[in-house]
Amino acid sequence: MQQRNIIDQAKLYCVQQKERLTKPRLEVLKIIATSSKPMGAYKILEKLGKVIQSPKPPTAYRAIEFWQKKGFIHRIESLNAYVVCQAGHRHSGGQFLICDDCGTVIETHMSDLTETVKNCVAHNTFTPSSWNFEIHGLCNECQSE
Amino acid sequence: MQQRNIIDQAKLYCVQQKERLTKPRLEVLKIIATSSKPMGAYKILEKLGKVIQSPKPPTAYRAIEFWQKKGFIHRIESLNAYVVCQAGHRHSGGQFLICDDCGTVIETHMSDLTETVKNCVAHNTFTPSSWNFEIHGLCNECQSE
DNA sequence: TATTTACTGTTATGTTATAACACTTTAAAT
DNA sequence: ATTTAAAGTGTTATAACATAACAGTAAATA
Repeated sequence: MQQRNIIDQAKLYCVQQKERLTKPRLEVLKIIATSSKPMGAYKILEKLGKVIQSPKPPTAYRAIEFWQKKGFIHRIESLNAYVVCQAGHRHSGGQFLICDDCGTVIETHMSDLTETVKNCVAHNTFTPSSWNFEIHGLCNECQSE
Repeated sequence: MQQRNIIDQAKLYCVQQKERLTKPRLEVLKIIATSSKPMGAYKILEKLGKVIQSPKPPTAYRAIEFWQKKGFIHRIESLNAYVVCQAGHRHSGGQFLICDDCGTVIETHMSDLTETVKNCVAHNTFTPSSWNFEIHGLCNECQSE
């Protein structure tokens, strides 16, 4: 299972990097990893309330920030929501296909995108550190309905 | 002047498309067009207060939404802020270079990006309607400091 | 074991955005 | 020209998203 995998990866990562895998962190990652759709912070907080005694917003946000920095989850800016990384590796840029009908998010890999970015920033003399590419539209299933 | 231009363009557009160029709409566009940096909605609202009697959030948001839909301004998702369109034409996808130091936003044009998107969505069987590409980093000026 | 560092819990508040409804202006239909 | 419909505004209230600040706790380290 994919969800199981990411948790194991996270555990391994924390051991190796000597990061602390606290209860709020573990539970928040589980919650996000279990969802097939992007989840808002307050929805995460609500779910967190089932395993932790009346948690407050900072508890959720801190864990979210932690995993985001480590590359395990991504923030979908146009939805104010979070998804587990589907790429399975650390990366400085994310590309997402967001279905406006069913809400599913597919994390994609564009082989020539990095080159595209390089050309673009060279032309504009800009030094990129990270990027976020969100493509809205309809997924195959919703399109064919 | 660029700011002057966009206002004239907007006026022409409204006449041609039979859209109503009301005072909130005109003033909000002026405010955004005059700024060299992305501006948040409440900052826009504050500025709007200098030409309209104590405006409320919906007044600003409605005007912002109007111009955004028409392609005259863009929302920078990662900043919750708005910039005037620097492309001078209607387009379904935006690409932005965002300097994390000085805050300047450059709207770019990537000739091969559309092709990149096409390839990507073909592979994922996804039908795109719009996209937003935000690249964070350092602009030339801030880089060389 | 003492000290430092990182993390958590909690209170409070800041920031961004929208729902709902009464009223006004403009455009269109008669 | 007057009525009617549609689009826009003003206003109140509140929803939704996010963080500052500080006291207390757990873990790492010296």
